[in-house]
Amino acid sequence: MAGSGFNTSILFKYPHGNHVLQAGACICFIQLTFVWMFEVIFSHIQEKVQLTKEEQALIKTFFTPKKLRKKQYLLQEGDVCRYLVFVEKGLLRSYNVDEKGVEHMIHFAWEGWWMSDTYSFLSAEASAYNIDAVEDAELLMINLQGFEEMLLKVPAMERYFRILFQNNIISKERRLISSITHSAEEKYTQLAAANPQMIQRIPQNMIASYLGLTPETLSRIRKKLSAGA
Amino acid sequence: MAGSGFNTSILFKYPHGNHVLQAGACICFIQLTFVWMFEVIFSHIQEKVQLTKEEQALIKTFFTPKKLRKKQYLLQEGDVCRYLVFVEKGLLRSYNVDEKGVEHMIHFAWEGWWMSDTYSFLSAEASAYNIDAVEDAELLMINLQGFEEMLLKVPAMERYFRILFQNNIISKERRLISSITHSAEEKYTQLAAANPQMIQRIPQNMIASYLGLTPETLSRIRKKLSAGA
DNA sequence: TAAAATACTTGATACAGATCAAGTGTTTTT
DNA sequence: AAAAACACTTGATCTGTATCAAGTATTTTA
Repeated sequence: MAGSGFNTSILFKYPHGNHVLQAGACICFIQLTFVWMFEVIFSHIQEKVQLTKEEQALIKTFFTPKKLRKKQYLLQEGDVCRYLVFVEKGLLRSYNVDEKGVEHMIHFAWEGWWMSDTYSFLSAEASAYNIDAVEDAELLMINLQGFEEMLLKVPAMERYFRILFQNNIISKERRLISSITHSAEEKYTQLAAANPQMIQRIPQNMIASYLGLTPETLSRIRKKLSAGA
Repeated sequence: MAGSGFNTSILFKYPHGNHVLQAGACICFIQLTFVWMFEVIFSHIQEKVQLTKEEQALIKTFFTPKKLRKKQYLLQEGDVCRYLVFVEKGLLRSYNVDEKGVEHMIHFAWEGWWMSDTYSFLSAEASAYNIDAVEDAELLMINLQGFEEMLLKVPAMERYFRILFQNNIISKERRLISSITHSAEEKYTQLAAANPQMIQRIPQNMIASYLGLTPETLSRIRKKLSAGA
């Protein structure tokens, strides 16, 4: 393929994607790239709501693509979280850092997941969190103004986010109850059972932090479990 | 007043409120009671979205009023949570019970708050939670079919619940981080600072459970804090 | 208003998981 | 390819919170 080895990062520097759509019949490499990108997000959205071609075209105009290299920040503590992002590829994490400098993982997001500091994004207040890339990532970003406009102009997206947030509440509640009621070992085995890909993909020290454990404790738990098996 | 001392509980036994509205110009005691009930819920909804008179009238038809005496169950573990409820008056709690018989508080809801097992309500699967009244309560209940129909017929309510769920995510995330990153004492002082009414209104053993502590530990923390002050 | 049940307190002890420390193994950087 | 940085493991010890136990205070029930 002619494009192989080509550094595509320049393709993601446009502030908006809409001009690409205006290219109309011109099926060039740039457009193909963009079409491919939105296929992931639309397939996820359309698991929950129906979208017309017109709505899809409109939705695209609100998003900006962005690439993030491993360890690169999307958001740093003290800044306002200006974007809600959809992960097309790669892996992001959000975390906060306590007075002792210890990181506490809040979330992970890979292909098909959204990432943001919901509070900072919606309130435009400074964030207490950091977001960065655990693996090189390709993102679709929407700002608050775009988000609000999109929800008003496309009622199906209002519905989509209501459903998305509903599911988020359910999973957060489970994590919270697990964190309050279970032992370290139970928390780990439950996470491993419910979300095996997370264990495979995310470094162990981050899993430990996500569960509210020290890396040493998780290491010992894993040793004990593998000995028992 | 002629009605004082009158047991009004019979007023709440109608399965739906709509026939009352159909009474039209007949301003009777029942209708006044119902109008009063919905004032609380509408004032809360209209803090977030605008509703026309017609929309309000339609919304009312989806809700059933219900009274609950202290200690009475709204939901028991193993049953499907058939209703999303709005608390007009009183105090509800949701909790689960572990293998050892220990209760773990998940939520509290008083005037102006919603209560449900979101997962069970939406999926119609058996609930792992219990919901009961900590104080005598007056509720407005909506079932899943009504909820879905209401959101489709009144887009403002779709929007309202998206915003409600958004805020819920933010507060759950905070509680989760607090539970993972802070000591017992920090958790308590933060809750007391953020939500003083909760400390005043809810029994101490339930607050302890809500924070993932034993009643003994919370008692000792409070003693220590009052000594320091 | 007495009795029973429940909520809260205080003390002694136990233990899960944290911390501190020092190692090995594995990436990343140069 | 060497060096540095980072991730993981293992051991020894410490500590915050749970547990067990027995009391007092308060609320509920009869």
